[in-house]
Amino acid sequence: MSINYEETANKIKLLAHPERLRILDVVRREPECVCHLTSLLGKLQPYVSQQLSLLRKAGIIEDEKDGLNVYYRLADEKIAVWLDDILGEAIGEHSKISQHKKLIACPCPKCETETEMMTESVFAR
Amino acid sequence: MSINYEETANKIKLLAHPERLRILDVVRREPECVCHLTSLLGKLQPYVSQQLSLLRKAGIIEDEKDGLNVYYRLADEKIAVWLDDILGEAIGEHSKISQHKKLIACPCPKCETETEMMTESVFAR
DNA sequence: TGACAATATGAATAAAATTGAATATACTAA
DNA sequence: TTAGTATATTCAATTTTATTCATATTGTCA
Repeated sequence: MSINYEETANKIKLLAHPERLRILDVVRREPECVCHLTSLLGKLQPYVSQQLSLLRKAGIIEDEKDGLNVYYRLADEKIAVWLDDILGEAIGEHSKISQHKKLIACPCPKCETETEMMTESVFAR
Repeated sequence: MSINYEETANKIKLLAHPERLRILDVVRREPECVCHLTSLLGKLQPYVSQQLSLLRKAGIIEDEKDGLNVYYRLADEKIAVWLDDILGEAIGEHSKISQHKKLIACPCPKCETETEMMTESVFAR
């Protein structure tokens, strides 16, 4: 039962990146599509897809296709606990996320639905 | 209370390294001197000092000088918890450590003393 | 089918981390 | 003081990682 430091370090390495951390901080709350994450991060779409690809290949996140959109979520509960340790508990911050959803310009169906439900006055489209 | 992803990533980055992880896995159990860590890692002393320097400057470990020797330990309990999450609990593996101590060729006073009798740590107060 | 929209991949370059080697510093003892 | 031992620092070469951009793929709908 000895520790493989090499392997452990490689796993952590993927989390040691600001944009990837931010992606994980979002998708640990609920699955989000690429266009949504792109808007949130303020980066170009290919860049975001690359980070997602790294996380996906490492088994940290999973993707689920829905038509044109691809939604990403955490691959398992162990990673959620990991993120809780690193970023703090994710519970109780959903309102903050919802606010984000209103602010960003994301054309995905999920966002449109949520925007209709939650925002009436401030941001008309 | 929003998260600084940049800062968080930089902290994690230091842990995402096999030799540094190994150093931390040793010193989280009890303080060890540089010559001891050098023997354990099987690397050159300047290399080990470099890694220690990085960890020290980031506030992850602390040093305490005792004559010629410099002993390193974790800087605070929060980091110990962090390492427990990453490497597993450190409890109950002291015998393994002691064994290591006999096997490696470390000339520091602490090692010499410990092979004779299990004495208290340098940091004991 | 063709056009379009969302996402993915690959290649080139820029930036940063890793490492080894030479050398410097600090402490002790004679 | 000088010699010897433990540790630290600096620098340059190499390797790895980050980032951008152009382009490819995939799914939808008229």
